[in-house]
Amino acid sequence: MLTNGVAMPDASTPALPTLDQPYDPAVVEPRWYAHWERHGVFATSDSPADARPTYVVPMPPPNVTGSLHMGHALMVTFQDALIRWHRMRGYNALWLPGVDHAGIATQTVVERLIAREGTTRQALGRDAFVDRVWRWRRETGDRILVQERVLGASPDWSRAKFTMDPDMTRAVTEAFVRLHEQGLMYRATRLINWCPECMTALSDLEVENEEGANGEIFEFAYEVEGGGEIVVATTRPETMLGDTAIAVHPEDPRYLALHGKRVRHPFAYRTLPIITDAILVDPKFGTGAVKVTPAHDFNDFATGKRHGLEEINILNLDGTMNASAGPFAGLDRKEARRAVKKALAEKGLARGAKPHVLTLPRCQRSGGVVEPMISTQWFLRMKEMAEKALEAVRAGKTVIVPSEWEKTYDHFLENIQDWCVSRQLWWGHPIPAWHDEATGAIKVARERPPECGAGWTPDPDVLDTWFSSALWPFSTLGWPQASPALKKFYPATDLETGYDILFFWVARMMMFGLHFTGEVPFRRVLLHGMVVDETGDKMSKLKGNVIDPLDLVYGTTFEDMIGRGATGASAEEALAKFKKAYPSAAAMGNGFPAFGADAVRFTLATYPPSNKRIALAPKRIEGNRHFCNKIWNATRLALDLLGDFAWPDGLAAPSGAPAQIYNRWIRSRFAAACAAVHEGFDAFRIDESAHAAYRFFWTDLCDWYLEIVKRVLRKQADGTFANPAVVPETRATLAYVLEGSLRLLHPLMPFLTEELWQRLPRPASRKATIAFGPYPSKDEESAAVDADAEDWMGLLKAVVSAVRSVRSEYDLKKAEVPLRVRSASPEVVAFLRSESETVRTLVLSKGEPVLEAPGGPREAGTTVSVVPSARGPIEVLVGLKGLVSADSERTRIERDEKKIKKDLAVLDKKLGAPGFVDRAPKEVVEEARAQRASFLEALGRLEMARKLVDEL
RNA sequence: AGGCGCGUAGCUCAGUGGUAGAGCACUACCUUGACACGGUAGGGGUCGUAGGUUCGAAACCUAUCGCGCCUACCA
Repeated sequence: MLTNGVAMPDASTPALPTLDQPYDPAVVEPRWYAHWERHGVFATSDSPADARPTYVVPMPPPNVTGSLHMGHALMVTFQDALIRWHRMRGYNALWLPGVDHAGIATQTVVERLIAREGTTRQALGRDAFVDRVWRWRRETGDRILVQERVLGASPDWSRAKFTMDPDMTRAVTEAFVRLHEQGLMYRATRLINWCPECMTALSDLEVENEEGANGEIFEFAYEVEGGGEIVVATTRPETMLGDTAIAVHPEDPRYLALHGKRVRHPFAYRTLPIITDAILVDPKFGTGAVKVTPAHDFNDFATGKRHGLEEINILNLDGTMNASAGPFAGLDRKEARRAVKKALAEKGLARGAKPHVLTLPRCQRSGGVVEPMISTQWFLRMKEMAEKALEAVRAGKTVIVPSEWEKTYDHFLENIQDWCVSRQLWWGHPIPAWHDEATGAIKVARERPPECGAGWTPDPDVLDTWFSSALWPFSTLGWPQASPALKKFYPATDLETGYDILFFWVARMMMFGLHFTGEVPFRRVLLHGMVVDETGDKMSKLKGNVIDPLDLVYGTTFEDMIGRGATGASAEEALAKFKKAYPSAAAMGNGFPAFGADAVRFTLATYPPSNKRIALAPKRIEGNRHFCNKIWNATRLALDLLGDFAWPDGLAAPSGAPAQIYNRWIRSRFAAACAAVHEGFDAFRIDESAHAAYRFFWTDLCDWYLEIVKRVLRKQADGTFANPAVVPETRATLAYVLEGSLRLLHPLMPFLTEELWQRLPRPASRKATIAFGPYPSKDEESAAVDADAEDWMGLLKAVVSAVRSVRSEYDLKKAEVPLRVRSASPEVVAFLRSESETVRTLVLSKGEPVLEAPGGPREAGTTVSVVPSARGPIEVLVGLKGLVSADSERTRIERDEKKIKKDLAVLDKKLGAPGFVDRAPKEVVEEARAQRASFLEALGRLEMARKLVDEL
């Protein structure tokens, strides 16, 4: 059934479902991606002749080693929504995808791989190893891009880049050389962060501080030459092997006598000066005496520079002690610590230890403890670039959303240190420098300079991965060439990403963009939060609370899910951990059903993007899966009701405004929903868009409108319409609003909306896919805003609800009841009379409701409810002969009275409050008075009704 | 130590000056020809605490408690 006009995806996709079957994302979702690609949905044009406005979002390139996680799903949800929204509105919308080469991570992965093959990076040699990495990348490296398609991501794949592509490398080389020519890139020997496990330097940002680590503070004594001792404290006793001074505060009276003296190093044949330094030493802390290790501590390094101290490096690059450690050489850091403490104790110099909570610097990648180490590296001077990046945001050239992040951005850039950009890795962009082995001379150039002969060797290091990422918004478009794409798509419009890489990526793109192109790289920065588990904890393998988005899309049993990640820990324990992290999932049974990408996306879209923590609640996905089902079924119903409706040629909307109140009303509601959805997208409040669309579809369209038009559009037993005159406008309205709703929802749930849209009657001007839009226009729809219709429908709904309350109260099940509605307003009477069929259907009344003025006699066995309204109270009388007792009716009326009295009390308090009438705005006072009058009137009616109860 | 954020219904979260909202969960009734992945009607909150501003505060200000993240420091 109903397959006419449905575009057929290619033969490899599952068979066309009929709408007779229940909604099943597993059938619907695989059908449309190829269709979109075939119709060039994702394609963008950089032709100067293309007059469309551009909208550009550079996609944060996921790590080549990664696989899809919830963060990616979130990113895809937001960015795809923005891209599709713009595309449907006629923008030349470029979402530029790519993959990052992830230096350390990738090198580690491939090293582990070849370790299983029985070899090592060193055994293979550099060229062979790099070849091996490329091979690995070809085999597995684009996995994540394939997974993004499952979510319906619609980037322009034809422009996809890998950060190690030759053109990316050219851009990196060009950038490096220019920075060097400008004197910003320099080589220096200083204290840097070194990861002994990765065997490379790190930038400050790549060091994560683990707070609250339990350590101890160990005190020991240095013997002072000429007698006495000075006690120092340390959390790292082994570094004493590199001590080259003891510092005290110049004004500390305890140590005045020691100024200028020297102490003996217990293990090395050297003596250390006692120096005075007011910067390093806080006399109130500890013993007031500080050991100084310039080669292994940032503060001590600075102190060493101030006092011209010797810098003794005691560590090898792999973290073991070197020859300077004397008897401790060869031990690793932990062993050395134990050995030094023991040796100090043996010499009688240990002075005790106490527990101490400290912050441990750890390598972001390996988790190993980072060592400050003196090393020669390439550095990039940041100060000037940072100032420009700060200025650009201050001047509003780039807007950060949400704006709270501006302070963080400012603070980072105001305190920025020079960037150590070289890494001692093999996988990455080579540093374009050559060294003369003989003289130590260095040349930086785009290509190996011809004058660099046999004695010159290329720089062995590669660049920090983030260096190439910082060029991303323009290197991907052809920079340094002035390519058409660069002209067309730079600067980008929105850069959307997680706040966690504001420093790593966003700030650096700002700096490089401004530096190399003279323009900001993007107009807005949209920052979203982190997906965490339902209890608010970060997702991590350790905690066992990681959810793979594909498990949500395809469904899985908990056993399968945990089995895959199990690393020896008992599966039972892992399951318990998981259920603790997701209480709502624990209640769902044995696993996740296949929610489908649409439901997962829609759910992620309902969280405010700017929430720092986005607590994933599987139950919410289930709820949105139900929403998908609702859309499916509503469309089925609508297709049935629309019959053979077709849009006349050239017509894309109903001609003329509808006359029926419900048609006017739903058009008005749709216009309001459109406005809200647009506003949400505009302000990066995608959650507001999603909620507005949800509420409109479910509440307005399904609960009220469809229930109303069922009666209008369904033929009676005799095969005719009850009121043929209203059928054409009602069908046109239904067709228009439903088709529009699907377009409205498409950026949030692309698959389902496409599947259903393909089956709906639609104007001839629509193209082969919903993805081409057009998107419902806020401005055009605004013509349908109809306060009058909303007002009257509000009244009708209130009357209906009142009757339904009575029905429910008296447990009427499906019995039809006589209905009488009384209002002193002839308008109200006339309106409800004209809609009496609608009311009858919605409340299941027996025969037509009787509409009349108040004051008439009451039949015995009738309940009375009073609906307060701006047009005076409306009495709703429901005939319940035999079912209603005086007591129950009295209780019911008294409860209604109580409710109104409560509201009245609030109003009275407000109106009686000193100053309210004088100082509050006139409208507010008027409204309160009108409401009060209406409540009083309603109360009067209820009181009369109560008095009549005994006549029942 | 500083910065930022959060604390609203059992749960996950909206709401930024005019009588507290949604989804899920809960209660009752309904298998009615779109949907029980549904419908209808309900119950449930002194909006962390204490002050203040205001005619009026969940919202603005101050303080305070709890939680989280980030930056810096930690001999």
